[in-house]
Amino acid sequence: MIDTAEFTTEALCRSMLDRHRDTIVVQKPDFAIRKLSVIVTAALNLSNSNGFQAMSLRDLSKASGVSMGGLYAYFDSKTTLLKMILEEVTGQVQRVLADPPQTMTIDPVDHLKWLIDTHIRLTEAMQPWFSFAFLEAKNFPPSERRTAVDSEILTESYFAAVIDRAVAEGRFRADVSPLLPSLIKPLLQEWYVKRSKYRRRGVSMETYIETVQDLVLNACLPERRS
Amino acid sequence: MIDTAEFTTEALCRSMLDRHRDTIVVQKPDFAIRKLSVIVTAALNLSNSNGFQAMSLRDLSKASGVSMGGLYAYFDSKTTLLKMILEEVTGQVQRVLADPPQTMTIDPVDHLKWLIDTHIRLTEAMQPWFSFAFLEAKNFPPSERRTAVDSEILTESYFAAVIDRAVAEGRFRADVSPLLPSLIKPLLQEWYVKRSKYRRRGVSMETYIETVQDLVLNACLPERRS
DNA sequence: ATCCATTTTTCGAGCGTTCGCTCGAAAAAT
DNA sequence: ATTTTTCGAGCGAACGCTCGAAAAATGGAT
Repeated sequence: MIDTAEFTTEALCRSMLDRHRDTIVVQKPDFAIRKLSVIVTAALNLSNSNGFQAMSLRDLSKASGVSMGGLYAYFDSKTTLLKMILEEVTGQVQRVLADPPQTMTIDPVDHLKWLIDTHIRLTEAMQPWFSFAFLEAKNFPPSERRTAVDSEILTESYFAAVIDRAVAEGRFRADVSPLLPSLIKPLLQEWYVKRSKYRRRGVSMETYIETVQDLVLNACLPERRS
Repeated sequence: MIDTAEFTTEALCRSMLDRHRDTIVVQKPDFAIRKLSVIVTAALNLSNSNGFQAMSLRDLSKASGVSMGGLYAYFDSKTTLLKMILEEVTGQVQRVLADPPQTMTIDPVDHLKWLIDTHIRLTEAMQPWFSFAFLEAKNFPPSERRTAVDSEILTESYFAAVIDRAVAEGRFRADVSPLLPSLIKPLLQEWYVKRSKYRRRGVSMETYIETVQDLVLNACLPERRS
């Protein structure tokens, strides 16, 4: 299970700062991280409310309490701010999904369940980040849009690989639809896209995870799951 | 099966014109429909490329060949244009899904399969419209956002009702997840959201429909489908 | 058919506003 | 005294939208 302490705003902003130490003007890391956290938090709030395009830097300045000029100590253009957040999300996805615990990789069925569980828990821990990265993506500039699409393709490939392996090992039916990996992804996105709806209806993350796992495994396993 | 002739751009624009005859300045219906088609087609193209907010009316003017002033003969604000398109989509969804052929309502399983089939075929026939209405929705003004959300809730309720009926009649397992109707919706949206991806991979609409139907029914039926 | 008077439709420069972004100076830290 | 950080008024560009005039279409009267 993922460690939520790795995904606090401050921890993520520390990672962002490391990756952009050359373009960020502010020298003292402690100051920089604290201020970057305030800026990013405000940026995610505003973007997820009305869209990234609709968020003006004056809005961001007012909401974060950092002056116009002050913002430009942390990024050299609005698109760079977008890129910084987006790359942080895609980087975490790759980092987390790429190395499952060894105990989970013995059985491909366990591995598949782990992928579903971990992906949903990751998006839960970084919900505003994921909403920003993948709901806004279609309005991003071409280069950044590509980054978001590539990340989705990579995620899908993890599911495709483990399902292929389960079929090859005879754990799954041979006629599992080749579309299945593509269909799993929107089920995972549904959780963070409609997060507030499920909160309102009292659906816990654990229940959601189990439901998706059951739905997927019912389509794969030779016999019905108990 | 739905009749694609009902969903040509011209037919849809005729419906839009009827609904806004009072605010549209142009008198002759033939002129109006032809020009409205050009405007709406360009608006959907531009919006679906870069987002509705990013589409300036100067862009729309250039792409449609209608002058700035000419555009305002068909709507009195950019938001009104948004509202006109959005209401056309939600109106068609309601009109089509609300009255299934009588032969399909006898058996709730047939009805469920019909809902999946028809919804996907409808979104295929009106793909740019659906992308506009539901992918851009989160950046709409509050009132229009509500219209889009209500339409999604209505769609979901159709699925919930027929599944409940199938459970009540003993056609479905009693322990079908109450989350299922919510999970069907993203599977249907996936088709028009990632339309180009499936075209590239050579996945036909019929294959996609069957795959979703199988996935859903496998989660519902007491025994595995053949 | 041809004309003119009237209506209908089309046009695009211009209005006020807001945008992303800059930069020289003030403030704070060292 | 020197460096580091913060500030916000101001720049040119682009935005949604308006409006008076040009162009096109219309409908008798000759």
